[in-house]
Amino acid sequence: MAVRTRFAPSPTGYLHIGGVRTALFNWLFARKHGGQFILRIDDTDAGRNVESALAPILHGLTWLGIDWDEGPDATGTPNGYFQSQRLEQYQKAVRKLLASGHAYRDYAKTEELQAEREAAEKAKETFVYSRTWMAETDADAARFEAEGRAKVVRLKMPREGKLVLQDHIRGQVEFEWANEQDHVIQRADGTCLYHLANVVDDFDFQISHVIRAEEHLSNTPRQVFILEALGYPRPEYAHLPFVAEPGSKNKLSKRKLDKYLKNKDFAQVNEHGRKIAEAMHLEVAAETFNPVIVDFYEQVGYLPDAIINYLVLLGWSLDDKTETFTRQEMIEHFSLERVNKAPASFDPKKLMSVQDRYMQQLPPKQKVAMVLPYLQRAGLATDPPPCTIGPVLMQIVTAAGDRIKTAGDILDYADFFTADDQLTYDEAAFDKRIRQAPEAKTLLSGFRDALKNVEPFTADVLEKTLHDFIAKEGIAANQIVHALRIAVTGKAVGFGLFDILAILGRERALARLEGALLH
RNA sequence: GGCCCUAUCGUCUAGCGGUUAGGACACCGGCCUUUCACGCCGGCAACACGGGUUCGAUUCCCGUUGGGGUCACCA
Repeated sequence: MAVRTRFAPSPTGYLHIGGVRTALFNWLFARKHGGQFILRIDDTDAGRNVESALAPILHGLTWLGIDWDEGPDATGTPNGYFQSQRLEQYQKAVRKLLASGHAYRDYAKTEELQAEREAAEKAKETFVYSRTWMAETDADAARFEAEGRAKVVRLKMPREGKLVLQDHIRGQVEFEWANEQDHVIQRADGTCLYHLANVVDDFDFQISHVIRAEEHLSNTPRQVFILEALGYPRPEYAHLPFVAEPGSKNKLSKRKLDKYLKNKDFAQVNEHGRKIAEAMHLEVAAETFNPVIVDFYEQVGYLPDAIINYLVLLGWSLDDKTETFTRQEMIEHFSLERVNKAPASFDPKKLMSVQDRYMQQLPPKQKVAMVLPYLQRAGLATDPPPCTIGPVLMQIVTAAGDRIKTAGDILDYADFFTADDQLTYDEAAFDKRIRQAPEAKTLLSGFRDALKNVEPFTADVLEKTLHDFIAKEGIAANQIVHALRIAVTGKAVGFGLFDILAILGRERALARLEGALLH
C-alpha cells in the first residue's frame, strides 16, 4: 500500500514550532517509505484572509525544506486541497450517513440539551442524550419543524461495545462506545464540522497514515465511527506526544508568551533575536516574533537544517549517541516505533547549541553569503553590495570564527561598517579602561605613533609591534590591550585585537585612536 | 468530574530482567587566552511511590500519586 501522510494546518498567520514538528514527522515518514506528503488546508470556518494567513505557513515549511507532493502552490492560491472548496463532498457524506441511519436529524434546542447535561451532572452520571428530539422519519421531522425548531445532524453513536485501536506509538488503546456523544456533524446553517470533513478528506486523498498530535487521540473514536459508517478503510494511526513549554509539561502555545519569558533560557534566546531584529529596524510584534514561531529563526539567521535537526530529536531518537543527522540520515533512520510517548519540552538553549554546531561546519564563503543581507537590512551595506565588501566580510567572518552563531550576529561587528567618527563607545568600559586607567591615554597615543611605521599592516606584524611596544614601555599587556580594543571598536569584547586592526587598516585604525583620545 | 494518554538527571534522551543506569544541552570548577566565543579536562545530577511476578526489577503486571489531553452547532 502506498504511504501517504498529510499535514493539515489551519491558516492562523504563523507557523508554530509544534506544528513544524508534526509536519516534519509526517514528511519523514512519507519520504522514508517512498510515499507522498500532502499539505491540506483546514479552513472550514476561516473565511476571508485565508491567503494572507496561509502565506507564513507555506513560506516557513518551504524555508525549512519540508516540501509537499500535493497541496497548495507556494502562493497559496486555493485549489482542491482547501477544505473550504470541498463543502459539497461533506454534504454528500452527511446525506449518506443519514440514509444509512448512522446519523439523524436532531431538533433539540440548546437549552434543552443543556438541561439534560446538567441533570446528568447533578446525578453524577455520564451524560447521554435522550434523543427526545431525534427525527428518524420525515413525519417526525415535519412535526418538530412545525414547532419552529432548527435542525442539526448528529451521529447516532453506538451505546455498547468498545473500539479497539492500534496506534503506532501508543500501542493498543480502547474506548467504550457508551462514553461517546452523539456529536454534531452538520450545523443548523448547513455547514459541516471538522471531524466529518477530516474523515472525508483523509479518505478522498487516500491518506494511509494519520500522524498527528496526541490531542486528537480522544477524537479518534468518532472519526472511526464516521469512516466505518461511510465504508472507508481505517487508516493507520500514530499519535505524537505534543511539544511542551520550556521547563514544563504543558502544551506549547503561542498565547502564553509572557509566561515563557520568565524562563531564563527562553528569554535569552528571545532577547538575542530581538536585538538583531531591532538593529535591522524590523517591526516585530512580540506575538509573532518569538522563539515559538518559525519566522523568528529565519529573521535572526538560523540554519533550517539546524532547526530540523533539533526538532527531530524532540520526541524521537535513534540511539544513545547520534545527535547530528543529515536529511538523508533522518529519512533513512526514522521510524514511528522510536517516537517517545511522553511530551517533550521545547528547549531553546539546546536548539541554539545545535545551531552552533551547524554554523561551525559552514564554510566561510557560505557564511559571508548568509551574513551580507543582514548588513544590508541594517543599512550598513548597499544593495547591490560594493565590490570591496566581499574580501572584508571574508576577513571578518574568518576572524570572528565561532562567535557568529546566527547570521544576524554579524551585527555584533557593525562597527567595522560605521564611519570612524561615528563610533559609539561602551561608556562603562571606556571609563574603566581608558578614562580611569592610569597612563591609558599616554600609552594609546604612544602606540598610535608606533602604528604609523608598521609595514606590512598585518595581524602578525601588529602583534609583534605591540609586544615590542610593551617591552619598551615596561608595561603589562593588560594595561594597553583593553584600552586599545575599546578605542578602535567601542566595545569591550570581540575577536582578536590584531585581526581587528588589520581589517581596519592603518588609516582607519589611526583615525579611531585619534577619536578615542579626544572622546 | 467522566474517559484517554503519560512518568529515567533541571531539559532532550539511551535502556527493552542482572549495567559502577550511558550520552547530549544547561549548570559548576579548571586549562587555554588580550576580552568574548570556541576547544579541552573534570564535577554535580535521575529510575515518582506502594504492592505483586521473579533467584533478581529502572525494565513485566496492578494500584496510588503527579503531569497532560479530551469531553462544542472550534479546528
